[in-house]
Amino acid sequence: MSSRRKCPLPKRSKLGSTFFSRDPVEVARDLIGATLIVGQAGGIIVEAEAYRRDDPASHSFVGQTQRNASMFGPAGTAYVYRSYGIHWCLNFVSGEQETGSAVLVRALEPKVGLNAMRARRGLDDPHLLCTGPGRLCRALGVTGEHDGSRLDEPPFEIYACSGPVEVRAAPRIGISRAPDHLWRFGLLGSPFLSKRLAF
DNA sequence: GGTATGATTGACT
DNA sequence: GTCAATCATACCA
Repeated sequence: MSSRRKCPLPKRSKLGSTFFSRDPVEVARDLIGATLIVGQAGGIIVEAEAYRRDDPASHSFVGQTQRNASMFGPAGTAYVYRSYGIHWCLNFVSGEQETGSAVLVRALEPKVGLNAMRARRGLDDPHLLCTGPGRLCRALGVTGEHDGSRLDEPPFEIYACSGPVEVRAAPRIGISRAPDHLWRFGLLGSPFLSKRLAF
């Protein structure tokens, strides 16, 4: 089940709060093919997952806490949390009106700053640099210090997809609650996905 | 207070 | 395939 999606925005259009002020499921889908830069490094988003405010799998499901506070900030905010006490994971706060929804960036095709990413990750293979939410944050230097930052201001730059892309929906990964929603989106056939897009 | 559980990764059998 | 790392949060007593 894949669908072709044309770029809805002008080439190299910078994405800000207007883009993120929509249903996180739509935002996640439309982020596939977009470019994410953090500082001097970045690439093309090839995998993302949506988490809604009232979604049992979402950190926001239990209401606002110290950890998830930035999820309840304005759309276009970064939500960075620690996963398994070890890794950082980067989310884009989204949602039309209600707060508490976000999109988890799961994988990138590295495009710029390859050497900086290699140095941070301690390996060479571009296929392993950013394929996974924890790896991606390590490669880009994203940490808890970025939690609550605006996504349309440095060090973040996010640009719209510059051409048509083939996007596939699949179940989310690594969750135990609400596992059936097809809220994981990936670039069909990309070798930079964290997991294959099978059902 | 204690204990179980992760939106993961890398090392190992 | 299995499993440990490592810690904030949730939940129970």
